[in-house]
Amino acid sequence: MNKSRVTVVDIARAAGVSKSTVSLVLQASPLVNEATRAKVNAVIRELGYVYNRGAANLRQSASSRIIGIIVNDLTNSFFAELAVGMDMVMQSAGYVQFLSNSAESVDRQREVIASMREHGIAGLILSPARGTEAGDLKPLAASGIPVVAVVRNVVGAKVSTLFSDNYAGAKDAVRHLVSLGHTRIAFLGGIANTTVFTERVEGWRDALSEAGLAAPDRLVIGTAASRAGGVAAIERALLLPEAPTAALCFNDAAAFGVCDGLRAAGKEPGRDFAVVGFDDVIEAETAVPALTTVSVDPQGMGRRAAQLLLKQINAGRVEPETIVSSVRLVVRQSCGAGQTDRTRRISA
Amino acid sequence: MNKSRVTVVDIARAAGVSKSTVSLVLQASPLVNEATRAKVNAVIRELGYVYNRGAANLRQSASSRIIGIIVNDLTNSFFAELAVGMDMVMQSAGYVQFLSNSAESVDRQREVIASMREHGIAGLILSPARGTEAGDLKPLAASGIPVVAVVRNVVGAKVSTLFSDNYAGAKDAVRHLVSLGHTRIAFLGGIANTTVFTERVEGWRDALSEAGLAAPDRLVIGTAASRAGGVAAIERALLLPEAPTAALCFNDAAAFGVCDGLRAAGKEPGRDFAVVGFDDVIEAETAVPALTTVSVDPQGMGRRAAQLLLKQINAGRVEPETIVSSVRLVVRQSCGAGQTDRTRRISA
DNA sequence: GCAATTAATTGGATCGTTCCAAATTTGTCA
DNA sequence: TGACAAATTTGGAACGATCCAATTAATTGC
Repeated sequence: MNKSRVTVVDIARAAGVSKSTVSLVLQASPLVNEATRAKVNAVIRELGYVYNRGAANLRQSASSRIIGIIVNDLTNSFFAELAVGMDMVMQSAGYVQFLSNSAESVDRQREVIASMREHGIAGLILSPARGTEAGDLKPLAASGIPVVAVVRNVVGAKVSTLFSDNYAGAKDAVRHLVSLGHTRIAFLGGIANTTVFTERVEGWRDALSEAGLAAPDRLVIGTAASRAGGVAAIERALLLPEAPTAALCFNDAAAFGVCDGLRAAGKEPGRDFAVVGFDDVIEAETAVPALTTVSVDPQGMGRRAAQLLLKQINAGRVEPETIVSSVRLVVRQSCGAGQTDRTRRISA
Repeated sequence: MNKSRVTVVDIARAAGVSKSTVSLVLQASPLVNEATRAKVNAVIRELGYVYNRGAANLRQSASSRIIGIIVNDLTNSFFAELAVGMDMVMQSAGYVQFLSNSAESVDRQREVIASMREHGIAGLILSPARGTEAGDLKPLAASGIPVVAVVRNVVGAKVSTLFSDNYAGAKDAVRHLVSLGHTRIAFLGGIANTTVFTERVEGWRDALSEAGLAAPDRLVIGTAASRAGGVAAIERALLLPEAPTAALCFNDAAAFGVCDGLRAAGKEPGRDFAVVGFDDVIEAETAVPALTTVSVDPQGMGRRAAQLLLKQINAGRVEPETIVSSVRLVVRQSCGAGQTDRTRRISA
C-alpha cells in the first residue's frame, strides 16, 4: 500500500537506531549487540523491507553476485542440461544468473554481452555461437571480468576453456565398432568447419587407420547437428556404392535421427546397423534401442564450468586455463553389442 | 589498464562538458547539440566507457529493464522451448532476463524469487514448481510487480495466467482415436493430482462417454511425465486383462516412452497400437513414427506470455487476466492414420 | 541594437546502500 | 572512583547515474 519503497532509513527510524546500524545488521556483522539486532530484524520483517542490491552494489567496490550465462541453443537438450548444471552450482554459491540464448547468432550474442556488462556481471560462461571471434570477448577481458568458454573454443581469445575430449571419445567409439567386426564405418551428421566436428572426425580417422582400415572422405557426411540432420545423413549413406554397416554420429540428436532414418528404410538400428552417438543426453538411456554413446555428462560439465568461473572470480586475476574433460564410451544396444536388463526382462 | 572504472564524470572532463550533458547524450536526448553529441560519443568510445545501469536505476523512479523467468524443469524440451520463446520477445523489447530453473523445488523457487526482488525485476514469468502456493507470490503482487503464470496455475493467486486448453485438446485427440475404430483407449503417463493432468483426463473421459464407451479408472495410468514414465505406463497397460489398443499420453516425452515400451514388447507403434502425445515438441515431427500429438506450440506460448507481461508492465496496474491458448491436433503416423511424404518417398 | 524567445548547457541535490573515522556507551581494574 | 580499553553506535561522505531549476549562448523579431 505504501507507494514508496521501504529503505534502511525507514527501518532505522522505526527501530530507533541509525541507518549505519541497520546496515550492519543487514550484513550480519558481529559488531552489533544481540538485542539491537533482534529489534532491527523485527522491524525489517514488520515493514516488509526489501534489500536493494543495486544500491549496495554501487557503493561496494567488490564485484556483484550476478554472473552471465550465454548458451548457443537452449532447445538442444545437451545445452539445456549444461545450463542446469551451471545453475545448480551458481545458485548454491549465492549467485544469480542472467541466462540467455544466443540462438547461434553472433549479433545477438554481442548485444547480450553488452547488456550484461552494463549490469555489472562478475563473470561469464559462454557456449559461443558459431563464428564468435576473439574480439567479441575482448572488452570483457579488458575490464578484468573472467570468462569461461565451454564446449566450443574461441580461437585467439585469452579465456579459460572447458571442453570434452572429442578426439579420444571418437577414437574409442570407432575402436569399439571395429572390435565388433565392422569395416565400413561412417561419420554422420554435424556441421563441418567447426572445431568440435574436426576433432571428432580426426578421432574417427585415426582409429580406422590404426585398424588398417580405409577412411575415405565420402564416409564423412556432414549435415545439421540435429535429429533431422541425422535422418538426412543416413539416407545419403545408404545410397553409397559400398554402404557402411556402422556409424559414429556427431551427437546424440543426430544419432536418434539416424535410427529414425534406418527404420524408415526398413532396417533396425542395433541389429542391421550399428549406431553410436556422442553426448549421452538423458534420452539416450531410455530410447529403444538404448543408445551406445560417448558420455560427456553435460550437467557435470556445466557444474565444472561454474566452479572454474567461481574460482577465477574469487582469485581476482587468474591465468586462463584450459580443461579437457575426459569422456567414456557407454555401451548400450544401438551398436549391436550387449543387452540391458530391461530388454531381457521384457523378452523373458 | 585503468584500475578504476570510467564514469560519466571522466567522460565529461575529457570532452570538456558537464556530466549532465554526458547524461543527456547517453539517453539520446534531442536537447543536445549535434556537434557536442558527436564529441561526447567519440570520447565514450575512446575511453571504453560502460554504462552503469545499477546506478541509473537507483535514481530513476521507473522500473528496471530486468524481468525474471523461472521454469520448473529446463531439461524438459517443452519448457526449454517455452523459455526460448520468452527470450525472443524480451530480448527485442530491450529487456534482459534472470532465467532460473526451480527443478520442481518450491524452496528453491522461493529463494530465486527473493533474490529477483532484491535485484528489482520489473516483472516475473513463472512456470510454477509443483506445490506452489498463492502465498509464495504474495509479496510480489503486494509490491505491484506483475506476474504471469504459465502452463500451470497457482490456485488463489491473483496473477495473470496463460495455459493451453488441455480439456479440448485431450477430447479432440480421443475423438480422433475413436474415429479410427478404437474402443479401448488408455490415458498414459503424467503425475496425478496436478491441474493439467486432471484437465486432460477429463477431456479423455468426456470424449469416451460421448462415444458411448466406458472410461474405467484402470485405463488411467499415472506415472512420471517423462520418457521413462511412458515406458512404465505402457508396460502396466499391456498387462491389463483387456489391454488397450490405443492411448492418449500425458505429454510427448511420455508418448516417446510408450513407443519405446511397445517396441520392447514386440509391437510397432502406429501399426499395432495407436499413440497420441501432447505438446508437439520439435522431435515429434522427425521421430519414427512421426508422433500424432496435440500441438500447443511452446515457443508461441512463451512469446505470448512475454507479451502479456510486457503489456502489464507498461500499463502500470492491470487486472489479472487468464488466457486459454487454443490447441490443435496434428495427425501424423503414430496413431495409425495417414502417412507423411517422407515415408512414402522412402518406401517407393 | 535590444528585448524576447529558443536552444544548450550546467551545478547541485538525490536515489539506497556501504564505509570510515569519530563519538558514545559499557566494562574492567587498580 | 577515575583511567583505560573494549564494545557499540553513529553521522557524513562516497558510489555513478538522473533530474530539476537555473544559467548561459544562440537566434529571432522589430
